[in-house]
Amino acid sequence: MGAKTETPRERYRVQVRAEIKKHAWQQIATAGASALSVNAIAKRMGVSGPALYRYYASRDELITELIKDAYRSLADTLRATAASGGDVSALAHAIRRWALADPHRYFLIYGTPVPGYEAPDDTTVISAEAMSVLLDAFQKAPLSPPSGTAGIRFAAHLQNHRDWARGHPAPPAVLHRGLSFWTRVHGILSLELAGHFTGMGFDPDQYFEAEVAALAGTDGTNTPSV
Amino acid sequence: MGAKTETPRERYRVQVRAEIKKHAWQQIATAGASALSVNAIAKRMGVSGPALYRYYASRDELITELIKDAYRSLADTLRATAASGGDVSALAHAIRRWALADPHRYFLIYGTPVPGYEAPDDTTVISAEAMSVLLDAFQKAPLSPPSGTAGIRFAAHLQNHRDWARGHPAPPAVLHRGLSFWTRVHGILSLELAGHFTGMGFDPDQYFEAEVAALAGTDGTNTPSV
DNA sequence: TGTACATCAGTGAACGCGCGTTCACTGATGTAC
DNA sequence: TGTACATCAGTGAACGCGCGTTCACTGATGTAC
Repeated sequence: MGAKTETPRERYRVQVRAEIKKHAWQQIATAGASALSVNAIAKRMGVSGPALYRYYASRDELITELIKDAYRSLADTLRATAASGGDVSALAHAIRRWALADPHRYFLIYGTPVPGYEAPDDTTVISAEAMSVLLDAFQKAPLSPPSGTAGIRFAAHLQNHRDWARGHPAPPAVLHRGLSFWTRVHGILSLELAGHFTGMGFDPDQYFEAEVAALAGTDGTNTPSV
Repeated sequence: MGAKTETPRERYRVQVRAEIKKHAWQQIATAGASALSVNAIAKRMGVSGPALYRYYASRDELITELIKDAYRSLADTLRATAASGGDVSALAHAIRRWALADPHRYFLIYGTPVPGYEAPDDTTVISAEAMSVLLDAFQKAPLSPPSGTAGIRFAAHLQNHRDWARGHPAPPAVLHRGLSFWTRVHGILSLELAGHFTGMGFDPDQYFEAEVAALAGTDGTNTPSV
């Protein structure tokens, strides 16, 4: 599918849309998503404000496109890491590197919801791609089954509530691990990127390392807690 | 300290400042902190916009006050829970209840930083109060020492980098547990409150329960991972 | 190859809105004698 | 208790700003014969 023969005008449109996004990202990286302004982007491009409405119907449509790109970028990063033999621990560090490279991009998708903006359904599909890579990695890792009544109960629950895995064949224990990995990594990153670690005194790198070792089962114990 | 004899005017000022904050919270609960508007608050109070400048020098000063209140509210909640015999697990649930009660209040302090706003130093002092309650609780809980090279290394690191504990006498293993508890709980809450669990299919309550059991060491294993 | 027409990118003016904040002023409240 | 004065809460107008978005229009680019 897609355009068979691209006309010059079509090519130009694609190009300008990309340039708009480029400036949008620069703006987001500077002041965050809430500061994203159509007029400001136009000014930076040396063009009048209304001109951009030829390329994006509204500010919301532009934001939606940026959100999708962010999800895709993260999924691509994880896929590349996995493709080159990276294990769960490597994926964790890939996520962190991706987040630190552009904190506002991270916040755009995992931070406080942008007020008044409602994400369309297909963004959740894209966001699930990253999870899929993660589940693959956990399926390869040697893991002990969940222990404790709450852990066993939740694993049973996951058996029948695995919509988010989108058909991934992983057993409940792996789903649980993947989910836990996800929330734990986000816990660290959301606090770190929001600046809550500055002034606390410890080294975020070392803390992340220790947490990842524990949740990836690479800390020598071989019995990571789920 | 404080006013020895409060004049009627002083009492009135205190009262109006409180009313302003009340309306500010209502506004935040509705549309988030970035939508907080001095003029909108004034309108709701049936008063002109500039009138509020008698009570708060600027919008930023008002936000600062709200942030401090939020930190204090959370610390109070935790203190109350601990005072009535609540263990680590109870504290986790208390935090979650506090967060769910007003998600935007949670995001105000733990979400994406408000662009252009710089928190004054004393907010970090207040934010450390909650951590202190947590460390107390962990010190009472039976816990295995950290395992794995990364865990041991980080524990050693904490020995010399414990500014954030503000003089709390807890040993490094407890500090590590407290920090880990903190980031893990925030990982779940930040994703849950931002709506990333909706549509995933599983029950957030059960997941939280399972995670807390694992990190509190109440899942029967008695060897929670650090 | 040249002309007539359709397409469409970009412009400038405008709409209506809300924001934080300042300023000179009015009028009510409290204070001092 | 009554009067003169100081304090200060609140007003309305104004400043300067930026926002998303619409609209009628110009002028360049591409298309069809």
